[in-house]
Amino acid sequence: MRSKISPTGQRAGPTFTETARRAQIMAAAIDTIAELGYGQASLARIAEAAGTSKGVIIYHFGSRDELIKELVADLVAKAGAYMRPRIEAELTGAGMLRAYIESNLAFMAENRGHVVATVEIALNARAADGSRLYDSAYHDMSVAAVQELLAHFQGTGEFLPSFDPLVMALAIRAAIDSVAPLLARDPGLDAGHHARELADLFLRATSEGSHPVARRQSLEE
Amino acid sequence: MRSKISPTGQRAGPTFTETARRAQIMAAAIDTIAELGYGQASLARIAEAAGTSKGVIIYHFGSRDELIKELVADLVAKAGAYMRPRIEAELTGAGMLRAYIESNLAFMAENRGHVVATVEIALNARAADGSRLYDSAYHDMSVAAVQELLAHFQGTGEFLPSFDPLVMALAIRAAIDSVAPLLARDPGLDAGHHARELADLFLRATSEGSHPVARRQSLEE
Amino acid sequence: MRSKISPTGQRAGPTFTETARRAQIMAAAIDTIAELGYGQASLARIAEAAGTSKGVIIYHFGSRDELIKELVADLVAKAGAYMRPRIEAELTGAGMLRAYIESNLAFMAENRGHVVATVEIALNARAADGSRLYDSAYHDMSVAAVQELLAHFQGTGEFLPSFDPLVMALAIRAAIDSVAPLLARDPGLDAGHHARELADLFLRATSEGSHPVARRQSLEE
Amino acid sequence: MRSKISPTGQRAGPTFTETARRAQIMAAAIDTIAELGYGQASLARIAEAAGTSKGVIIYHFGSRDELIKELVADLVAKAGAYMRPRIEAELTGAGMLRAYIESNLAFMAENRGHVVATVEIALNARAADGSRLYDSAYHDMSVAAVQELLAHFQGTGEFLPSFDPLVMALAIRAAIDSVAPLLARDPGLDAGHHARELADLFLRATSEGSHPVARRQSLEE
DNA sequence: TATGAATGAGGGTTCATTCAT
DNA sequence: TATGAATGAACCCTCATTCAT
Repeated sequence: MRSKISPTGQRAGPTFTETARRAQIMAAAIDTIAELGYGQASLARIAEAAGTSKGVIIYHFGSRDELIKELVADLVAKAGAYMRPRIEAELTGAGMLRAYIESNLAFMAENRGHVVATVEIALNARAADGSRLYDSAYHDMSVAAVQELLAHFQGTGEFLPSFDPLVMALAIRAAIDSVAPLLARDPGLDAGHHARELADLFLRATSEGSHPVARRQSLEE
Repeated sequence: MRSKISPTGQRAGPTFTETARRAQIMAAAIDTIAELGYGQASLARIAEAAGTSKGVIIYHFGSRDELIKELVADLVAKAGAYMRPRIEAELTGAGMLRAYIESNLAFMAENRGHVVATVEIALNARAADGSRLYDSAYHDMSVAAVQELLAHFQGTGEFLPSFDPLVMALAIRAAIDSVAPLLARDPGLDAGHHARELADLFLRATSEGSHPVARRQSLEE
Repeated sequence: MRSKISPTGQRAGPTFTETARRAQIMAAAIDTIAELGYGQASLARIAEAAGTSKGVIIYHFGSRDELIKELVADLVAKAGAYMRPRIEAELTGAGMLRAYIESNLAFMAENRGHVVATVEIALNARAADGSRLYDSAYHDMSVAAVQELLAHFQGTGEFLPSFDPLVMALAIRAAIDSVAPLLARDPGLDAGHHARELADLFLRATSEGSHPVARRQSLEE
Repeated sequence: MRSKISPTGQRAGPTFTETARRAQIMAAAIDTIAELGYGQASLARIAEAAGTSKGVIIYHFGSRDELIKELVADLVAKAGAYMRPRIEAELTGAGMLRAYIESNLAFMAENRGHVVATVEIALNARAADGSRLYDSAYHDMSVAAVQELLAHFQGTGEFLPSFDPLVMALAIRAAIDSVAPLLARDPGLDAGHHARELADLFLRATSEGSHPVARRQSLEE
């Protein structure tokens, strides 16, 4: 299938054509899933979008599930690489939370298709027994991270002690995730505005109302 | 197929057995979709859960899509009947928003399976061209209602004038809708606690922080 | 799929058409496997031979493997019903061994296709891990039965004590089983002659040579 | 493809690496077929076992069928080279028959994998029209040889005149061939014991019972 | 000499739906 | 009113083989 260790012991990394084909197929898969949904994105349709045949996809990825898995892993890696430095550049809880929300939406705006497709996958991909495939991974990675951030700055006193950080984290993630379908439907949506509004919203919800957190310059400006 | 006008002119409403069969099938469909997801809930599996055959379902509902449609319509009607009086009993914006959130989650907790199934449907059901089937209807009905509520009480001065009521409404709906999968996964989830936390959250986000809105008694107490 | 207990509690045995279709499909499968071999007998080819479609076969049997299983079970049952009374009618070891061999070959001659197909299946059907599917069952049922017969009459002194009953039983079964492909290839083969020769052979091999066992009248005469 | 006459007129026999590669691939094919069966031994699996790719196999053998053919031819040659001198060293019919059976099983024990694989092939390999590929050749080569041996010593009076030499030859071959799967399943099987038992069996079946043929020393001792 | 890439047919299975009863 | 039977398309995947490099 893919790159194996050759019997001669030479390192056999992925070929150039291999890499190109894989990228091409993944792009086609992203477009197809984003447009038609997870269930309708059959190998045949993806192959058609990629201008190849089902066999080629199987050849390069081994199975449909593997292709899906790589789509998710790729996005997770990219999103982390984009968001992490922007968040870690902040020092205050308010700054980090705003950076989290705004960088997340900025990333989504720049990777609409991929994000939409991944949300589709996360919501729909199921194992044979009906259990969601990318659910716990998603929760651990995303919700828990936000929850920890919130709890930490509750401890420092910057955030209100009264709210449940889990519920708050779930609400933040839900608000962010729900933007993906909006982006898919309405290409003209102002993601920057949406991001600032959400950041304001959740900063009001987490901090003392008496000294509102000044809105920093937009991340992208 | 279903109830027709008989040739003698008597209106022949649905028989008792007809109604019972339909309810039985809808219950089975709800369970199957809630447990296995929209994509895995084939007619065969629903029929098995209902203890009948695929043919019976087609006979009573005409098609799979029609069955799905009735599932959604039924839930929408029930949810409206449950929530509307509780919201309209309130006079203030804060009261209505809290009533909206808490009654919605209370309804969800009381109708877990049906709600989970309907969210599954809303997220997954697609027309032949790939467009979401229950999406715009859902948006119009739910998000717009909240948006109007928010805008109204921005006009009266009770809510902050600074936030975008559409973004806020979307965040509120997203936070509520995201509870459905949680209920599906964790039957022991404390919906009351979750509801109060969400209501507090969004009241802080919409109102002046200096005089926080006192939490009323729980709706169900 | 097949006959279930109906929800009204009525016994729901297989329908007439059900039984007929199943028999028709099984006959087509037997012909196809006997002629083309196990590996070449795809559902499509079997369906073509039966004058139907793959879907019908899956509908009636659930899977290809299940169809195969029923083919084997059917033959085993029929063979047992044919051979058992003929063997049990005998009192001596020599008589029983001769009856075993001759009735087995007589049955094979009367059920050529089914026998050939079943031998094909037994030799070729494999589980996912490569292990033979009908192997142990075959051994237990057939070889062990002969082995016990031999050992029993070694104990009574009728058979020579010197031979290993397991090796002898394996040789007898091998000699019998190898006739199936001959029957398939050469429709004119004289099964009666072959049977008598084999019975003579193994009676000489198991008994004292000094008083040869008189050949009884042919079973079918 | 393989060795050609070079344009300079020098005969260009198979290279050393060529021979080695072929041997390596054939060994992998033998292992794979012996373990998984003929039908499951796809080029991909053989290539994996050999540590190469499908393309290499096709390159060296031209086609899968050709590889199979060479596997069979190789075994037939080796078996003949092993058995022929041992049989021809004998002078009596009894000696030759015993040598045939015992040397055959000795060879099988020493070449388990190859023998198991070849039996698999002989039973399963089919032409496009469904006819067995290695069947008639096998029959001619093996059964006929035994049959002639038996008939010859019936003529000299050493063997009983009463049995049909064809049926006897078929039984002998069947008894021998059936050992291959046993060897595959049970690596600890005592081939020497099995061989002596079978030789005794068929000598009793072919000769006068009154003066049993003394068992010679085992061939391998 | 060897490889990775691609092909296209065919494999078994699931599915929503139709139809005769 | 309900059922069992059948259909035909689509599903994912495996396969032997070809081809350019």
